Amino acid sequence: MKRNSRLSLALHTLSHMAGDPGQMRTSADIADHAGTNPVVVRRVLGKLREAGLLTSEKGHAGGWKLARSPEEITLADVYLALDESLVATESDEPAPSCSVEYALHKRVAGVMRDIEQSLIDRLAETTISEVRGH
Amino acid sequence: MKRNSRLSLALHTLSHMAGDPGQMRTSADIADHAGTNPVVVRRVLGKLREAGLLTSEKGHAGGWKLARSPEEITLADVYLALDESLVATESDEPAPSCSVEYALHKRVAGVMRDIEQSLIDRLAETTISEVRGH
DNA sequence: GACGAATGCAACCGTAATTGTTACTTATGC
DNA sequence: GCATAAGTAACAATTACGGTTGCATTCGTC
Repeated sequence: MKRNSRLSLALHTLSHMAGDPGQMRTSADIADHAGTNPVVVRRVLGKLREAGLLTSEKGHAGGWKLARSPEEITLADVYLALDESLVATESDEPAPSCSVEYALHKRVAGVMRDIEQSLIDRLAETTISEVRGH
Repeated sequence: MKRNSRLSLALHTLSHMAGDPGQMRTSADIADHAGTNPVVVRRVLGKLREAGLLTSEKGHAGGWKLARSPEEITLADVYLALDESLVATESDEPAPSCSVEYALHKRVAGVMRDIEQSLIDRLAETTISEVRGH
């Protein structure tokens, strides 16, 4: 896998789970299907569990499954659960001493905030169960 | 400087130039003001020159200045000139063999395309001369 | 024409971020 | 008890990016 793959992995996995909720899947199976590593899978899915989208169980018959109905999980839920932003915020410059730079940063940061919110709104329009059916 | 600083550097420089168009500035002066390196400045401003926003001259009295009136240069022009996207596109996976993954990628990519266009539209609302006067 | 000052450009280094990997611990069901 | 799974920490490999150096080229001035 390359960069920015966490969201891809998360969405891919949840979408598959939406096809058969209740089925328990191991991180090894998921990693195999996604072409990555079980530890990476657990890292990413761990975030989704923290956000209440998944549950996991240890031990013999353990694994991962959806914590809610797939109709109640939107792409935005997944995006927010990972709290990585696909909309790059301006680099966190500590002291914009230059007034021109300050005005610029303020303007651009405002636009980026709006755009990020638009993205979330758009992602919230689709659930992981809707994705499967074309 | 940290990450994603090319756009910051470009906008900062152009905004300053908008305050006194026609003045020739060297990459060394610009780098000094921006707290970076002359070579980095030339790298970034070179892109803006390719896009027709700046002109540069070699030699003794050389340097950089605006190629057009600052009222005719929008933040979107600068953003597009650098052709770096602040909206992360999904990782360019070559073969989405899995049908679920294919549907997902298509859906998310469509949203990202729209968001990117929204960003450009928003940035096009502001010129580099408007930024200065808050 | 020689010299200094500027861009243009290529190559490389250092650092930060991310993914991949290994190893080990913990928990669970058989 | 033992196999199997997640949980986690630590480390390696890769990538991206800014920064740096060096040198060629161009232009004005003496």
